[in-house]
Amino acid sequence: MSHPSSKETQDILFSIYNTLYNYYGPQYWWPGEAPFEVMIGAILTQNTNWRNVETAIKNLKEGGFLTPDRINRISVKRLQRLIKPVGFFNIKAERVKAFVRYIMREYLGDISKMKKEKTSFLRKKLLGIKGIGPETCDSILLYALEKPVFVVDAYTRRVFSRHKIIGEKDCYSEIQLVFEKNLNRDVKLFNEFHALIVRLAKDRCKAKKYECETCPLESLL
DNA sequence: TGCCAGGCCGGGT
DNA sequence: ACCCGGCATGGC
Repeated sequence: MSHPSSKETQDILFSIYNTLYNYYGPQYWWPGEAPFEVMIGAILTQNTNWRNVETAIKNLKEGGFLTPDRINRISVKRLQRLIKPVGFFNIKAERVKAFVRYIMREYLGDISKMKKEKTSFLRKKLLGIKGIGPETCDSILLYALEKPVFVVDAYTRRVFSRHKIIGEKDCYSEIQLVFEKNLNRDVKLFNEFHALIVRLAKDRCKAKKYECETCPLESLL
């Protein structure tokens, strides 16, 4: 996208959002209850089916491990066993540990303290943690800390490049800007929009492509 | 059976 | 600056 902000882009994004919302209804994301649970889920779901993440979250919750302090204290080996169902459990255990160390060091495990920080500051800090990339970072900011940042994922690329709103090779920040410059910076809107994109893609994508002719957005093209 | 899932890192060009 | 292999389990 050469011009990040334009009336046409605003109109099409808004009508896509409305079409999806009217078709699928509200998605009630994130499915986690507490912000800390959402954060851990964001790391665990990297390139992983959400179903597997639910199992791992359940393991953690049943063991009473779903607090910054408890995760900080258990051994990496133990953490690996608990999150085993998500796959990549060796690296993910390290990523969760690194993230929780940050929460403990900077906020003594108090998420409400973390929430008071400026978004741009948090974003930089989170991206500096090994294992937290742009999508995980922004998912944490939006779905756990309720900051108005737009989450871009593989589905967003697939759907919106198919509909010619972004280029196939556009980078993360480029895509993110298209949404953030053409929509109201509204947490509820960003929350629902990303969730609806995921819903649409799960519904209509086959084999990493997005080619369904009967998708609810087709009438907008 | 093989392919895919709500990425990210590190090493090689 | 891109490109790619590795990471690993569970479901269809």
